[in-house]
Amino acid sequence: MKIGKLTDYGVLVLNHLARTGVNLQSTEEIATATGIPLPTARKVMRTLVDAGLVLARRGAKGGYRLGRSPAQIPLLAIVEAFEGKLTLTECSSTESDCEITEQCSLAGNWVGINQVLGMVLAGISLNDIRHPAGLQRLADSFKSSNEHIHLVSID
Amino acid sequence: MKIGKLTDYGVLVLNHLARTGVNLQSTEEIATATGIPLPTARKVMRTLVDAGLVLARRGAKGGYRLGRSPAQIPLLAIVEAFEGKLTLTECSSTESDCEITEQCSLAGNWVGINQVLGMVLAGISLNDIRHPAGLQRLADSFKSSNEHIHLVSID
DNA sequence: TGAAAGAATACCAAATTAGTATCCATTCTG
DNA sequence: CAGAATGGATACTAATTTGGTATTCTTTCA
Ligand code: SF4
Ligand code: SF4
Repeated sequence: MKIGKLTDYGVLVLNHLARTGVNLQSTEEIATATGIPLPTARKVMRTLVDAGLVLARRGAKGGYRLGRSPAQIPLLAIVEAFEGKLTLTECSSTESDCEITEQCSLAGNWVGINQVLGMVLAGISLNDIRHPAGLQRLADSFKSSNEHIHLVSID
Repeated sequence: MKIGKLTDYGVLVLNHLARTGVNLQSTEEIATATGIPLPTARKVMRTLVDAGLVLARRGAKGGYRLGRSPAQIPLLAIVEAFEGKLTLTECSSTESDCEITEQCSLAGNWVGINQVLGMVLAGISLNDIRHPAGLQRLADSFKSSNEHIHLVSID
């Protein structure tokens, strides 16, 4: 129930790019600004570009910049860029790495939970991550909707 | 962004105990019923007992049964029993395993996200896991509250 | 008192992840 | 056009975590 360090680094980088705006940032600039070791930073950038979250310009005077506004980058996209589709368990449809999938009575019951988790992460934007104040209000809004949740839970 | 297999096994066991009710189940019964290898099942039971989620009776004719009603066992409790307090990143207050915590500008910004995630998992009970129908309604309720979330996100 | 359980500890093997190094392809600049 | 500055791609290694197993002790019932 953690995100990988690379994912975390990804957020770090996106945060930096959000600050620097349209000015292209080289891998080295990013590495020193964030504290991420240079070779690792390369790998991170690769992933972010592949996911379309940042744009790259190659050649001399090249570098990276955000692909969209920070408000339009959901945490879900960042996580899934680094770790693949969000699934808490192994029994994710086709590729069932789980040995006991056959025997398991609640193999399919996780899809709903994955969906809920996904919606939550989709509702958190890079901006929310950067501005703790907004996050606090987000947390509060959930607290109130918790009553709703418990109503739904049947016994 | 996955739960460990042991955690998953924990849910499996709890599900089984929810079915068998007050009848004490031995480790071997649990292992065969769930498909979990016997030695591993022992470890799982240990964790569940330590967390207070199941009660153990030792000696001959001993075994395990649920400690509380399935509706009162939140997924959050199960996860935290196996994986410790829910934190997406390493910078969890005191024990900062992260090398660049000093330099990191958003080290503290994750607490809010962890809280939100925790609330969500706290709102999902063992019953919700066992009954997919209820889960679907849960997902729907979130979909509607998503508007609210986006309103909060500032740009 | 002995058999049937769970408790505790320690250990090993496998998988995943983080991190590094190296070489190639592109673009700007003069 | 040449060369320097950059990102792209690939492959490898090391560290950590996780899953899984074995062994021995303690408790309880019949
Ligand atoms: S099949 Fe059952 S045991 Fe295997 S991963 Fe899915 S839920 Fe967990
Ligand atoms: S300190 Fe910054 S980099 Fe280190 S774990 Fe926390 S968020 Fe990630």
